[in-house]
Amino acid sequence: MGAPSPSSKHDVFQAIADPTRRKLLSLLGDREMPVTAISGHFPMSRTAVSKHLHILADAGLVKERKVGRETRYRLDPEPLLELKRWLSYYERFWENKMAALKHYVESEDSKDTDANKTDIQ
Amino acid sequence: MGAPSPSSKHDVFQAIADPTRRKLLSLLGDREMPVTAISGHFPMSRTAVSKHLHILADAGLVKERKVGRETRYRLDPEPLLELKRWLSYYERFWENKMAALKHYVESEDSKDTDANKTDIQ
DNA sequence: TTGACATGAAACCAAATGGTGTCATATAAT
DNA sequence: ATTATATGACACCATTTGGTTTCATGTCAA
Repeated sequence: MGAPSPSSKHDVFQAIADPTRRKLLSLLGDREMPVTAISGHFPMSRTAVSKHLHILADAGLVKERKVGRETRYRLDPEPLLELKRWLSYYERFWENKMAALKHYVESEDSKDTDANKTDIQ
Repeated sequence: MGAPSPSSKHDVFQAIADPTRRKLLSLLGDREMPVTAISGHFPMSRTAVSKHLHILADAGLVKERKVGRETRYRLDPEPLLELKRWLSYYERFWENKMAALKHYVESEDSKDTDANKTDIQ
């Protein structure tokens, strides 16, 4: 029953690039919703919203479920883990930056002690 | 000293959407590099790489520094904090999902104890 | 000063993106 | 049976995107 294969031509990074799609995600986090109800929250056509939903589904960020004549969508946060993993790689960098900044601030008194080395900007 | 105002027309989400730009970020994390050296790592023209660098700079993800006739770029991870903050909002969702999954797995023996409530897909 | 190098800027192009409106179809309600 | 609702599938369009090549300019080296 596991996901057959991603095969998506849309990745998470591209999926969340659009502000409308990010808003969709936050909307669908709380509750499952059918397309028409969803599109009521956006200043664009239902068709446009539907296309965004398909892109999100393609990236695995939402799941769809047919209920009678409507298709209900809801958030699947799982692919965000990839983003989290990607981001975590950069944590050491901003930790470094914070450390450099801290060092800079703390050496306020001894200003001219090879300050250029810190290389903040 | 603080950034006067972003005024960037490119936000972080859009900046990291492109795989080339993500590769650029990882390349510039380690060391500051001039454009030509950078573009040697990519199967496209120097001009194309330069445009990607401008987009990253516009999003605040890289800083440029003129040194003689060359422009050196390096990573500035700071804007990634916005991404981290955005992501953190969704942590509760995948924690929920994991909890549901855990509950599902643990109730393997007592299978028919209102299983539908968990709503796993 | 003459030439080589590093880069940015501009003009251009194909494809992707984000929208629109119309139509067909499946389901629900009268 | 007929009508209304919910949606997907299309065809279409303007703008953005990601790439190209060419040219101008500033800097370093001989």
